[in-house]
Amino acid sequence: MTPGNSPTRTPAGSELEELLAAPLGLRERKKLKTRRAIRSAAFGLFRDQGYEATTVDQIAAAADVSPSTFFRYFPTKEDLVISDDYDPLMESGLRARPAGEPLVASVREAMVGPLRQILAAERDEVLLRMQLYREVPAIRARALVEMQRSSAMMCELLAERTGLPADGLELRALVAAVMAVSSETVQFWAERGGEADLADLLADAIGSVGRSFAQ
Amino acid sequence: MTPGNSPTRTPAGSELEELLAAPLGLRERKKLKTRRAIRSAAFGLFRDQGYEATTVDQIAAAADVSPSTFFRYFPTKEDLVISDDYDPLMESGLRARPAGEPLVASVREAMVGPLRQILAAERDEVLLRMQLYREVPAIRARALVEMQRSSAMMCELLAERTGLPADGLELRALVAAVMAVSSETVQFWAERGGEADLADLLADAIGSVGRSFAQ
DNA sequence: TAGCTTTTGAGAGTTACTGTCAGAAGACAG
DNA sequence: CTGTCTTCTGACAGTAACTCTCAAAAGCTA
Repeated sequence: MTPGNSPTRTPAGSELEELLAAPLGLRERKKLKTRRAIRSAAFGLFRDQGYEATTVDQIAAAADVSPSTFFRYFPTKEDLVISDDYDPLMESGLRARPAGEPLVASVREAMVGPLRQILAAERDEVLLRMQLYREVPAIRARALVEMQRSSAMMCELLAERTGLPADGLELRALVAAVMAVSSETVQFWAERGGEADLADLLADAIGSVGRSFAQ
Repeated sequence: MTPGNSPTRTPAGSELEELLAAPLGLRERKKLKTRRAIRSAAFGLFRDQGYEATTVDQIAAAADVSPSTFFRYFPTKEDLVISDDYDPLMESGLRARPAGEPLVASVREAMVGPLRQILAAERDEVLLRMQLYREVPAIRARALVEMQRSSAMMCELLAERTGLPADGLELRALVAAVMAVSSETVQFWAERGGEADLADLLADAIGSVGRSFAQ
């Protein structure tokens, strides 16, 4: 899911929310429209020519904005694909877990909840992103770095909850492992066209890794 | 350790080996010398000015070669930092493990062995690399991608050994988890100046993750 | 020494990105 | 609805990492 940072968040929150969030000024509405125009022009071109063969100038032209404007909306070409609002969802999901619950279960559930939500709303887009993730090294690289960011955030949260040090090896290793397994699971799921139930898959994967580690 | 691919391997094998491998022609010796000159010029500049503030032109000038030549030796600036010969070592290490051994133990030992070797020979360089890994996003991104390559290789090996499918979720999740924990451990170790015993640290981390997953 | 192959440097071109600036276009007060 | 104030936009110039091509230089081989 390329757990990642949020976009150049204009006021705050996800595009979806903002669209539904009623009466924005004309300026804000235009910005949102431009953002969507750029992104959809880009994805169209990516589909037709591939990611790397598509230049920012082409995207800008297709979206009817200047290249400067492109970079005002997306700091890098990668951000077109990367930016999502997964992190804050995961954070609140994790905060909502009951206190006594085993760590791995908390993390797993905190990830599955938002994942379901996003999949319900934008399944096809997620699949497309995962395809780009698979095929474009630059995207993969960027997504992995963003995943590390998410991991650090999660360590902080779990540190609060458990009293363990956020930069200690124990938490860091745990979070890194869960994130790695999750990311691999989502990738696996996407490779198979997104047919299976992601939550089940993740539970299986974590269970199986647990058994191997315990040996 | 940025488990990664090998450099633009001139004939074959590591720089170290090649240096000791006796009577190369003048051409080969010069190439090796150039390669080392470029890398050491680069690391000098990185130390003084930082990675991103150092341009390829500067490196080329400092190493007394043309920019074109730089790119002949290192396809990207990142490759200066990334390329090592860890993968083949790990591969043969893994092949050498006894048949009945639990998977995680095999993988752990296969990683620790070469790690020790490399640390004994180039501890300072490893620490410097890890510092760049921490501080430079481009390096981190690249190293993470290379780690995925190593993971895929490892899946293949373990598939041979176990009969499980190399692209199945079970193996992939397991390998991803072990790699993530290992990478986090090496990072942790490097952050603390490389004082602790890496093998112990790794065993602890894997043990602790195993306990959390088992709950 | 002569001829073949590899390596090198020069130079021109592409692309992602950065920074600056003037003008256009919403927002807002009176 | 007019003038002012703020924000958004496009044009332009610049940088740095690559890529490609080609001719000269240097090592190799007979």
